[in-house]
Amino acid sequence: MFPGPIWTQPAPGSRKPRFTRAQIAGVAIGIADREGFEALSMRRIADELGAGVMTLYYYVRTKDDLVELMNDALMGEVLVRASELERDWRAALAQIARASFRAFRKHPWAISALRGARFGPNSLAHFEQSLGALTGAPFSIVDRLQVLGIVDDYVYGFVLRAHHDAGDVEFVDDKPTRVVLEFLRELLSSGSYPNLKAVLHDDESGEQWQHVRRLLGHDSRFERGLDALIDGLARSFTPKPKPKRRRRRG
Amino acid sequence: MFPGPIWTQPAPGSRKPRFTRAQIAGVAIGIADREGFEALSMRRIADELGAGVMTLYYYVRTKDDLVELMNDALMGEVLVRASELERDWRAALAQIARASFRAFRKHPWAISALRGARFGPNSLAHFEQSLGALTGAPFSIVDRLQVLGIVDDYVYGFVLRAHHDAGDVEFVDDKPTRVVLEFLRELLSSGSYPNLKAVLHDDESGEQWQHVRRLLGHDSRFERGLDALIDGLARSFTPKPKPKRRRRRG
DNA sequence: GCATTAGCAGTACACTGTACGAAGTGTCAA
DNA sequence: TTGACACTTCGTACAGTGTACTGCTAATGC
Repeated sequence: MFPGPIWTQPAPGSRKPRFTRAQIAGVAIGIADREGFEALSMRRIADELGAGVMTLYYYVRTKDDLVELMNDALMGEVLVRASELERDWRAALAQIARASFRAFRKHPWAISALRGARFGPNSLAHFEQSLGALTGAPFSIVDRLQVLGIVDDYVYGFVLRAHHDAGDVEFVDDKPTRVVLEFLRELLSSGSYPNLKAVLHDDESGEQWQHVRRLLGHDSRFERGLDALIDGLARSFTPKPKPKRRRRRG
Repeated sequence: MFPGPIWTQPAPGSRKPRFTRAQIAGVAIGIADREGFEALSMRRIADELGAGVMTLYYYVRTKDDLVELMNDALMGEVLVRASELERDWRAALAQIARASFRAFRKHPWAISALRGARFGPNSLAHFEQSLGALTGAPFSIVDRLQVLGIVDDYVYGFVLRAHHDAGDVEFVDDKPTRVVLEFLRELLSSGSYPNLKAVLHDDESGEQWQHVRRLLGHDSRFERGLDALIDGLARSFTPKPKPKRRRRRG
């Protein structure tokens, strides 16, 4: 039988345990931040806490549960303080998206660790806050949910790709390695990639690639995409007064 | 010294090797499709091939390299046949996005395995094709790259989240488990989640959650988001004839 | 026919998550 | 105060992982 997510499991504490779940998740996050998600092992965490490895399993059923804890802690960082939340729903939505963006950028491990939006109190709070941001938006409930999902999709996707690309070893300072550049040149000279070739023309030193990569990783892309997305959502989800554009339902 | 990506490393073949890289990647993909990415091990692959484990390392430097091969093979599925590619750039872009969507949906492991867009011939072909789709679009080169990146971000994000949510064990048939439902009810009754509560009102049986989850996972959301996104991109990236352009929001 | 070496694979090692069970210890009833 | 007992800690062990090292076999070029 499935025991349920960690949130349904009571944390120990009838006597005085040495640690708390939050504390353990905290050092785990620290390790992941500093050394990457793949460096995060139960032994490593236990060492840092000065505890035995199996001690962790008294606080947490599995490593996945611990990751869940980490994830929810991170979701706490994406929350915008209620007092600072913009009134206008578009502005508020963008604001929340930017907060997520920043949080994920700060903790890149979350991307590899992400198990999707879950039940953590903070995950729910994020959902709650997002719903609140749409107060005053002319959407049905179903539309609200879809809009929120779509914006989150975009944010996750951006961070996912920006992060992965950033870690590539084939580049130093966004410039392709010698071997890589050579390989690319050979491939392009096959004639199968005319458009690509036109963009890069003769990229002897890899500067064009460097340019492209900088472009892809840069925050300005995030902003422009977010702008366009919210704009498009506002337009296509708002019931039109005039039936100028064919769209089923409103 | 960094040896470079697998694409720069010549495949064996001066005598007659038993296998090819493509073949190995093929069975790896099969395993991942059937049993999930975490079931994919070098031993498992070797078994399926009827070979020794270390034999694989004659074809591939590391497991990561193998995953790279798998990824690029998948990118091959993303390609739209040139003859079928729409003329209108918006339609073509949507078409490519849908192709990616389908490919990823078919091979969910790719999401966990994704290392970002890389150098594989097929990845580059996807890039090439996307650039081609924008022929006739009124964008500068830089804008083209940004637009493509943004659309890919959205697609990746959607698939990422849709897949992860789909695998949740806390749900059967999209309905929350008994324990989960109880936990949610308790959390909502705390009063900290008014908007959420309004959406779910009194969800005794979990049917509201079921509804919400179906909504979030459903392809219609993908379509609507894609529509809105491309619409917004067309609008905000196209240079306006009149200088009436007061972006910077209101 | 012989030397070379491409290709295959067994063994071994360091590392992972975690099941099991044995210790130590705070808490409460007597 | 003493006992009992459950809470809390953690050492040992095991099955699994990726892969370095090394030796073997057999195809190839002379």
